[in-house]
Amino acid sequence: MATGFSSSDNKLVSMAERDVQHRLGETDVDFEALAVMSNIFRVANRARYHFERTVLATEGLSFTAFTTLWVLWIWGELEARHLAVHAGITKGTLTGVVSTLASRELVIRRHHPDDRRLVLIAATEQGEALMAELFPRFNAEESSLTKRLNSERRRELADSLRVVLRTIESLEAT
Amino acid sequence: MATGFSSSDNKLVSMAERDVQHRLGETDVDFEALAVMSNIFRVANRARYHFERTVLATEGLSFTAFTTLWVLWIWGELEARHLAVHAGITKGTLTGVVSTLASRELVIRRHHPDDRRLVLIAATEQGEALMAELFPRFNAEESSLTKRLNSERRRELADSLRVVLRTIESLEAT
DNA sequence: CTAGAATTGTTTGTATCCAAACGATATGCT
DNA sequence: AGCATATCGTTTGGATACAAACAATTCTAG
Repeated sequence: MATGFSSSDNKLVSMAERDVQHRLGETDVDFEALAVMSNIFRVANRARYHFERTVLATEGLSFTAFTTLWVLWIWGELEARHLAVHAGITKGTLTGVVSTLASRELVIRRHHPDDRRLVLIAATEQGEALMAELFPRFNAEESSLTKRLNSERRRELADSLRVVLRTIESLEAT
Repeated sequence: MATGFSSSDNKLVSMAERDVQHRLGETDVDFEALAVMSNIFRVANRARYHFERTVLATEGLSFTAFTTLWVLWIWGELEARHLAVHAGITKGTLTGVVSTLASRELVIRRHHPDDRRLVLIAATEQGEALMAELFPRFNAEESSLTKRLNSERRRELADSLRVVLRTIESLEAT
């Protein structure tokens, strides 16, 4: 990104967060929750951008297109609605992403033989070959990004995130 | 979202991740890093969607528009380039977001008096009033989303995320 | 059977989002 | 002073992203 993101070596992050604290005062603000959520968004944005620049740029794949193809690579042929759920996007968005991938022959659509409302989507041979080459590089970057946390902290981090995820889902089940 | 997201009570998350493990094998895959990063993206997507539905929908504000207005509320008038950095978007994107906010009179643009290349952006009174009403509700939701983690785990979570953030930035400083 | 209800993927409309090109302004070197 | 360089916000073009409306297909109740 040309303008970059907010600076955040430890000192600056703390400064920014302390700034917020100073400006909002102490009253009725859950700073711990604020720090958790804002850092989740910051890391997600930065990491997505990082992956798009380092691993995905050479192939001209967007992060979402990569995720979609990755899901197909792991799960095999899927109905569009299930693919959308796994990729974390709406069915409307999926239509566009699949069209993009299909135009590059990384993916192929076909009707479900028993229910013509459904569309089945699968990675082509080219798509699978691309993922076989891309995923190791992608995972190596994931490794780099988390290398300053030891194994225990990585597991704790993933686990805490799963707890938050479960909480969100239970709130929306209402 | 109409199609929802991937199911993820603890059992299902683990099942999905175990599926991945089964399909990828053990060789040369950093599953801990994969679990960390994929859960960061999952939580960020779900949480953004949750905030847009619960807190922001009533005011018709996008998550990015909210973030931008929030930054102005905390920091006061800012140059466009700095606002973009704090909001985590490019300057080109900021132009559109600020135009949207300005059309609703939540924000106002003016030229920098000493350097006419620069644009200064500030929240209007309406914008500040909106944030004063919206932020407490937003923070209450942040609180809800993290309530299943105790104070120590929340601090650890935020801290681990800061470590990852710092790592990404150090990688890009190259 | 058959009309109404439900489900699925696509389309439409609007808002992001980024990279790259651009015009306007300011700075620096001579 | 004057011209190349740099910086800044905006514009452009293409892809994503969601909600809502839609057409096609299937299911369901009577």
